[in-house]
Amino acid sequence: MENVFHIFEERGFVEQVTDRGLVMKLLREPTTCYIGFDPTASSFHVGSLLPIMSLVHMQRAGHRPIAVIGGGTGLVGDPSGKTEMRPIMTREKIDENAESLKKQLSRFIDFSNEKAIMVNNADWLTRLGYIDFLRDIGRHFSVNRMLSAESYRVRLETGLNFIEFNYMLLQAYDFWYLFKHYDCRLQMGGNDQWGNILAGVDLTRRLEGEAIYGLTFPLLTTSSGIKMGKTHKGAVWLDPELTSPYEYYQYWINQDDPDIARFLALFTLLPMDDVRRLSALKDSDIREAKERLAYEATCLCHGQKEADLARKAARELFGPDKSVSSESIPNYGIGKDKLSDGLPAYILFKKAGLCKTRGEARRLIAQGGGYLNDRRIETFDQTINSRDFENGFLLLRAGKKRYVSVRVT
RNA sequence: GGAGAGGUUCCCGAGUGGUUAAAGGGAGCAGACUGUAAAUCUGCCGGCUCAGCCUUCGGAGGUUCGAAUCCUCCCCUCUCCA
Repeated sequence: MENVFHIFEERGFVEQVTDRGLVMKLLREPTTCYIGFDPTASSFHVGSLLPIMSLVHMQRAGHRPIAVIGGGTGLVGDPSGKTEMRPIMTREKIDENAESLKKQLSRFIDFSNEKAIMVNNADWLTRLGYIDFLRDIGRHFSVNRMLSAESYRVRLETGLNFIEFNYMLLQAYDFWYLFKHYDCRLQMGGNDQWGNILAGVDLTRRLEGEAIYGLTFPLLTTSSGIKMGKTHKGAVWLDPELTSPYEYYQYWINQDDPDIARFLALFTLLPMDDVRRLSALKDSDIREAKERLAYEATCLCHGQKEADLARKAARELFGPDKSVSSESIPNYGIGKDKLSDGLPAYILFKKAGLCKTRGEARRLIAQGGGYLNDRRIETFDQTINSRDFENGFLLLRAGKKRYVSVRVT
């Protein structure tokens, strides 16, 4: 089998490695690796997809991934990449989140028969005694060196408190602990984790005289320099309850041209030959690549059935022979009684979730961005009543691409 | 603990008694152009029962016809000193 490290390099997963040659050698044999995940929400969002995909590749290559839920470290708050302290979470909330994160992860990797493991670092971190920890672990850390780490240097400007300063030690301890108990020899993570990963490598060498390794992923920003995974509605979640498969598909198909090649490699499992072919498409042919990206990504996250539906809806709504009959787009049900007297358009837009406030809906329509069954709505308070429904539903559109179908219930 | 600086609308950041729902930038939204792309141009960008009204400038009081702007107390952050 091909060395997963080559796959990582070829697909653009690698930002830094502690030792390229040794890591490659390590990955020739089945290896245990780990990535830490924040339990701050009950769902992953697109920002976590890159690490998740890396675990997928690891497992496919016969390695054993460990997903570490940062229940213990979550109680502390990682200062890396943050300008402010993170809210501290309760134990109950973290456990609850961990449970649903595992479920979500199961879509991507197989946890059966310990082919992958999920652990919560609260299990060992919360048991630590302060004095013992200082004496056994703390003495291996040079404050001078810690301060020179990028993640702390930034925070030195804005302020860093002691609890956050300790985060590095805890994550280093995690790595050592996983090495000790699971023979885990590779930690991966976003590039903002580089310092923390190195700390674990160092600690383990000092404590055990053993070499373990680290690899970081590039921090993904879109080509416009913005952090990935945000839309006007907020984060793009992997949970279909929070972000429907249709919206998820739309998120991917709307990516900027220059990002497509990179994303095909990172977020799909298409063979690189296909990726290269799709990436070579120019101008409006890029749409084919975008559609493929959206389809494959939705498939991985929500399954083929949902991906088919999302693609069908997209083709209907945006294709050359536009139709308005699609069923898999977001929909909103409205009572018959509400319609009998008619409803001002802007109120319906708000109710259907296309606008956050009525004021926003007024503005949208006044500016010509409100459509009813694909015809522009002329005035914001235009009355909508049952006559506007065809076969029991009507199609609202905000701007060029946000659709909601409204059904009479 | 002492001395100083500061907390403004999603973010950064101006504003030091009325003309301020608050400059400017970023993000976001819409329109035009397009390929459900980018760039560009234009408009919008606190809420509402929207030509009017209501609520905002760390919190609570106070001065004033009128406060984000002045006073008092409190909370929080940063810098320097211990």
